[in-house]
This record gives sequence, structure tokens and C-alpha cells, in this order.
Amino acid sequence: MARKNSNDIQPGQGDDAVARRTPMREFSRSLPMSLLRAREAVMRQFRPSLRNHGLTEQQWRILRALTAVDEIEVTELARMAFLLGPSLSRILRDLEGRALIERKAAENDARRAVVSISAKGLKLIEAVAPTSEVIYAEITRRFGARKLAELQEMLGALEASLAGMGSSDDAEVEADE
Amino acid sequence: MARKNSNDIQPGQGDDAVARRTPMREFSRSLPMSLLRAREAVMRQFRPSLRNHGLTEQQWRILRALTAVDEIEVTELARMAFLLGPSLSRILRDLEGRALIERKAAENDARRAVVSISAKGLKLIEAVAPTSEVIYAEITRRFGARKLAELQEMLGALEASLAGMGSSDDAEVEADE
DNA sequence: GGAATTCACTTAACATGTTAATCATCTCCC
DNA sequence: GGGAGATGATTAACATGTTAAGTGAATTCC
Repeated sequence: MARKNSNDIQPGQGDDAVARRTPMREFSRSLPMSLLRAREAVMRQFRPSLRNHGLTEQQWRILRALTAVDEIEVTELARMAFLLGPSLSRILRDLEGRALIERKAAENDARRAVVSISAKGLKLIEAVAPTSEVIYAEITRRFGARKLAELQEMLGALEASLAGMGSSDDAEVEADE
Repeated sequence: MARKNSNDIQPGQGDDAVARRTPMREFSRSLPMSLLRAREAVMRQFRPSLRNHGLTEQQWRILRALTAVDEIEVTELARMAFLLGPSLSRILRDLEGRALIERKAAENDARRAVVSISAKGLKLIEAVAPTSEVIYAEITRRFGARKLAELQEMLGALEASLAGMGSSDDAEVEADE
């Protein structure tokens, strides 16, 4: 089975004007892959501890975010914890069932729901936090505090760079409706 | 149950009227969150194009990886595409059903399956690649080629730093067995 | 040479990511 | 004040992440 078509992708090897497509980037070195692997390497450290406390990474993010405020609306919480609405909805249902959070309707708008962490939720946070801190400290020690700060800054800059980049979709499949 | 396991994580917090202590890092600035947000900012650019071609991000990763080899075993493919076995299993079933890949048993080991991309799969790749390259180029232009390379290097270094870090679990729930 | 173990992969079960649709308000405007 | 649209949240449907269990085939070891 010949992979002959692979060179259709790269026209002129020389001109760097628009397309510098070698068989494409090494792929394993693409930016999305690098970010994915780095994040996984980090999260792998935290997951076991969270799991021992009956929490997933996302549930932890939500509880963590709730400790920073007195109470907060669902949409704003989604933004803080960087979760999509549907995910948050499901998780809040679960956390409320476990009495780790409390939910009530907003005073002047029945559409909005206001969420806050419960005493039980706070206790859970306090039980998990020490271990998380130890792990975070170890990561910092290994990678280097300065480098870590530098990395975070670059990540923020990358995010900012792409802020207003409209999705330059190519095949506008849906034309009607 | 005292809520001061191991002293306060961060003493001397400027307490505002709210009785919520602000333990731990700003949270929104934690390393996992930074990595997650950065990756999402990047992937947001690619998803619409992939979607228009009927591919998810993971399906694309697999096809992309397959173009780099003639054929490959499933486990090795999982490593390449950075997917867990179960996810890969499901996706391969789907891609095989769409005739984008081909699968056969290994010659000397009936346990192993060998996968390769089909002609149809290659054609799909070729249809998607140009747009992906344009997007990647724009990301590079915005963020800066040098900074991009620097970032990737740091991400690799981070990964390497955490390579042999055993999960320092705290509550060893399972003690016997 | 066969039971026990390991290995490669797949299924299962549950939680989340992702997009679209639904539902109940709320706002605006005539 | 009532209907059209906007808004906040949830539900639906499908794909993947994640861990555990299952299945069949190769290896080990006695």
C-alpha cells in the first residue's frame, strides 16, 4: 500500500508564502498535542487524590471556584470553572444531591439560579486541599518556580493572541436556514 | 472535625467582608486551568473546519497519525494519537465502518490488530489539511513563531519534569489486598 | 503439555465535552 | 397587556475520557 498521495499536499517546497506544508507538522509536535500532553502529565498527579475523596476534576474545579465567592449565578460559575453549560448543569445536580452545594432562585429573576458551597462542601475542600498543595509544590519544585511563571504567562499570551480570531471555516456546508 | 488540617494554606489573606477564606492559588491561574484554556483557545480554531468534514478532533488525530506510517498496531497508535485504549477502540470501529481505515490481524500474533489508512481516508485528509495548515499558520503568525517554539519546548520540559513523579496519594483507601 | 499468568484489545459503566433543542422566564415594543 | 424575541438554564443526543472487567490468544513455568 503506497502512500503516494501524501505529496499532493505539498506543492512547491520552496515558497514559504502561504503553504509550508511538509507532510505537515510532525503531528506529535503540534501545538494542540503538546498542550494536551502537558496538561495530562499535570492532571495525572492530581487525579488519584481527588478520586480518593470521591471527586472528579471538574467537580473539584466547581467547588474550588465556589470557595472564592459567597454565591454566584450558574452562568458566571461556568465561566469561572471553564465548563460548558450542560456539563455544569449535570454536575450541579449531582453536587446538590450530595449536599455539597446549595442552590436557590435569584431574587428578581426567576430564570437565574444562585449557587453556593455548603458547610459539607467546605469540609471536603479542606480535606483535599492539603494534598493538592503538596502536589502543586512538588510540580513547582521539579519544573522550577520561575519557569512555571514564565510558562503560565506564555499560555495567557497565547490565549490572548487567539482571542478575536474568527473561525475561518472553509466549506460552509450549511447555507440555508 | 477541625477545619485546620495542616494550617492555613495561605495565611494573612486580606479579609474582606466575606468570611470566605481564599485558600490556595487564585485557582483561575492554576497550571491545569491555564493549560486547559490555552488548549481550548487553540482547538476552537480547528473544530469548525473538522466538523465540516465530519470529523471530530480525535478522529482527525488518528487519521493524521496513520498518514505517518504504513501500518501500525492498535496499542502503538494509541500512544501516537495520545488516546486511551477504550476511546481508540470505539473510534476505530466507527472509522472502519466509514471505510476510512482498514484493519487486519497481525501475522504471527492473533491478539494484535494492524491498522492502516484507506485511500478514502487519505482523500479526506487531503481535503482537510489545507485549511488546517492555514489556521496553524495564522496562529503562528499571531503568537509569533519564536514564542511558539519556546512554548512547545517548555511544555515538553514540563512533561519530562513530571515523568517519574509517583502519585503521592494521601488517603490510601485500599489498604489491604 | 496444561494450568496459571500475561498480553492486546474490547466492552461496560459512568462522567464529561459538544452542539442543538427545549422550557420557562423576561424585555421590548406596538 | 400581549405577542415576538431575547435570555438563563436544563435536557437531549452523540462522542470521548476514565477506570474496571471481560475475552481470546500467546507465554511462562512446573
